[in-house]
Amino acid sequence: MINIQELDTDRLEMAANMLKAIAHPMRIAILKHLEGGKKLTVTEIHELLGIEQSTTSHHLGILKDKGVLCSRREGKNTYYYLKHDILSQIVDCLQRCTCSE
Amino acid sequence: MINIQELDTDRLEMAANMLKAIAHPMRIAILKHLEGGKKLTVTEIHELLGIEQSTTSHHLGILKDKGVLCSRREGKNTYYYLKHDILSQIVDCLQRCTCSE
DNA sequence: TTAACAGATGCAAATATATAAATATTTGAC
DNA sequence: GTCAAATATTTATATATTTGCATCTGTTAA
Repeated sequence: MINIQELDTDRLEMAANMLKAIAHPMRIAILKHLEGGKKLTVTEIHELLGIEQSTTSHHLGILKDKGVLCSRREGKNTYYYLKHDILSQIVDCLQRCTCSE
Repeated sequence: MINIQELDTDRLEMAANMLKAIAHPMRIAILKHLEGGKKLTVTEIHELLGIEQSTTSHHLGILKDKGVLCSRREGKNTYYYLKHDILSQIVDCLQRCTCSE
C-alpha cells in the first residue's frame, strides 16, 4: 500500500534537489547558455564561463544527476542540454525577480 | 565607472541566493501553501507542516532575507506572504518536472 | 504588572557543499 | 598499441546549512 504523505515527501525532496542543483551562480549561468534547446560541450562551457575544466564537469555532473540536464556523447565530446525546456521558466522568473531590488 | 561583468556577477549571486532559499523541501512546501496571495502566520505554517516552531521561524527568516517572502505583523501574529506572485511559477515548474520521473 | 501567547535569535552538533589539484577514464587518430 | 584531447573522478580543505533546544523579545489581556 502506497502512502500519499510519503509520496509527497519524496516529490518535495526531488524538487528541492533539482532546485539545489540550480541554485549556484555558475550553474544558473550554465542554464542561461543552454536556453532554447542549445547543446554545448564541457569545454565550450568551461571556456564561456572561465572556470576550471574539472569544476565545470563537476557542476554539469550535479545538474545531470539531479535531473536538470541530459548529456549525449558524440566522439570525444559530451554535449549537455536541458532535460525539460520549461526549466527556462525558472531562469526567466529569477531574472524578473532580481531586477527590481 | 560601472563594470557590466561585475553587475552580472552580482545579479547571478542574487538569483542563486534566492533559489538557494527556496531549495529545501520544507521551504518549497511553505511556498505551496502561500500560492495565490495567501497570508499565513508562523504558527499556522508550523502546524501545517508539522515541524518545530523555531525551525519554521528559521525557514521563514531565510525566505524573507533572500527576498522571497514579506511579512506583516498584526497584533501577536506575523503573517508571511509571497513577495512576487510570479514565484509560483517556480513551484509550478518543479511540479511539472518532478511528475515524469 | 504580570501571565500567557507568538515569534525571533543564539548556539552547537551533525551534515552537506564548494573548490581546486591531481589523477583516471574514454575516445579518436596514427 | 600509443598518444593526445575531452571528460570524469577522487581527494582534501574550507565553508555553509540544518535542526532543535533554550532563551529572549514583543504583544495582548487579565
